[in-house]
Amino acid sequence: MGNTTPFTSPLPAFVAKVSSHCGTCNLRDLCLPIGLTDAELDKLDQIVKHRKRIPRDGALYRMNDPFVNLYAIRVGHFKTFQVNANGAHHISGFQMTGQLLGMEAISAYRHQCNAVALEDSEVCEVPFTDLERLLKDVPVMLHQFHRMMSHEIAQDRHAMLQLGNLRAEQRFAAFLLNLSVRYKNRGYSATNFQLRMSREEIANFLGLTNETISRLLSQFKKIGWIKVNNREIELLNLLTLQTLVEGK
Amino acid sequence: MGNTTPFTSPLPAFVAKVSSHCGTCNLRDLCLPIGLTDAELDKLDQIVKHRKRIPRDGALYRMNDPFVNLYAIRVGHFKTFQVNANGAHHISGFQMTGQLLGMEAISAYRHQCNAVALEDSEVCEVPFTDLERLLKDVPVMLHQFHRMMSHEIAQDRHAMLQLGNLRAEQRFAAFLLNLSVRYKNRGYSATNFQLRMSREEIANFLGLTNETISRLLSQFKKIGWIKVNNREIELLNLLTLQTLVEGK
DNA sequence: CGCCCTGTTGAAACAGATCAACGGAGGTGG
DNA sequence: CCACCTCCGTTGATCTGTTTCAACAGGGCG
Repeated sequence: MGNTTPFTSPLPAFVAKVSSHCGTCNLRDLCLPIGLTDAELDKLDQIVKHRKRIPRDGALYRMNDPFVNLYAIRVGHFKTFQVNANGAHHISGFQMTGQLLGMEAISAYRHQCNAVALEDSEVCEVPFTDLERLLKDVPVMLHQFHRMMSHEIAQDRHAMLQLGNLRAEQRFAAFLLNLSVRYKNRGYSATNFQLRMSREEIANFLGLTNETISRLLSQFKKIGWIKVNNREIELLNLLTLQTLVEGK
Repeated sequence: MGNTTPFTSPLPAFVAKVSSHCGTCNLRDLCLPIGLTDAELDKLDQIVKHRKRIPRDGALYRMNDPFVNLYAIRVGHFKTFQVNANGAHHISGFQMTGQLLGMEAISAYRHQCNAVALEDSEVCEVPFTDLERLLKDVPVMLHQFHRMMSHEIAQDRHAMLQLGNLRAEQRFAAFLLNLSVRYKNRGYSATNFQLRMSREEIANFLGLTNETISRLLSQFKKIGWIKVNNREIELLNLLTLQTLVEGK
């Protein structure tokens, strides 16, 4: 996933800390580094009034909900998943602080998936019509927004590549490395972190079964590539994992 | 794929015919139905000057090419694919008339995949900086553009769902139905069409092998769900195929 | 304490990959 | 125009990774 990403992700800027200002939302943080005036930043603050708390297992939105807001994650983790005709559901991604949720809904004016909190979380509501109005007056913000949507597309393509090409152990290694990069980008450890999702959820996301994930964790642990304790993970050898993902 | 899509795709409008005007590009077609003034349409024409012909197997762009243009397909079919460290490549999608190529590159200012023509094709170059400048002056066009990017995201998610969840025969049925819907949206037959790609390419896209695709074609033909003659396909029972995709 | 949910591990079954052989279509050159 | 070649597609036999089924362990919580 975010392994060899040769490009500057728009996300790091997104999570830059703003200490001085009462910034209501990390959307503001995104926009700070791109040279906005105070007036423009204030406008941004004005449209992003609501903070919303979502408890663990709570739904931020559901499939087919009418599309009104985008949501920027302030704290916590989410999963997005789709439910098909026979009730089976598939997790399309795990989102963390600084990510923008709901972009898939702009097209059809309805949400195309469910977004559920993996832990007690908090988001900023961004009314999309207001945002679009604001964007057209601030070209640099408009551009940044396009980059974020584009980044989402690029990410999804990368995930598809892995679902289609890799064997179970490679997928799982890629999954761990992806989390690693994302935590690193957010200023956390790249090697020690907690899985916020169950084995079952990981398996579902990767198109595998929870048994397979469990076996892989045991196997990786035995080989000495990782330490595992419940959901506590330590990656002992990022390079080897990377090699596994890339190698045939 | 586009099976139960309960939403209005932004694409049909895209391919609406414009008979009266010398519209240089189908991008203009997209924008006609959304109530633009002649002046605004002219502006659009101005930024979309170049038509470009791409021969069969020719590359429209390659991974890591600097991002300058988006490309709207006028005629023909393309595939987009990524190449990983060990040289393996994975097809992330097949594109046809009216689709916009290159949106994955906005984020990192470089193309994240290769786009290659499956047959002699023609595209319109849309310089992105010009487009963005134009968009900010025409809110309705801006909105339409956001819908297109969003649609791309929604599509990719749907494809991921299928890669992760479905068995081989279901994936392949979904693939056929997806083509069916897309041709129908473009005013062609939903049941008779030509596969523009090889078995190998289909297999690669679906995360299977060409042998499996071949077997599935034979099997579907034997059951009486389809007729096949080389790349000529006739879907004899859309509903059954749909049931297969949905059914467990 | 006992229940339920999550995670682990083993053994058997199966879907799809791999290996291999062959047929046919289309293009090229004699 | 035919012979040849190559690429693409088909089909069969075998092999393997992953799923499925099943049993059990541990932790959290009422």
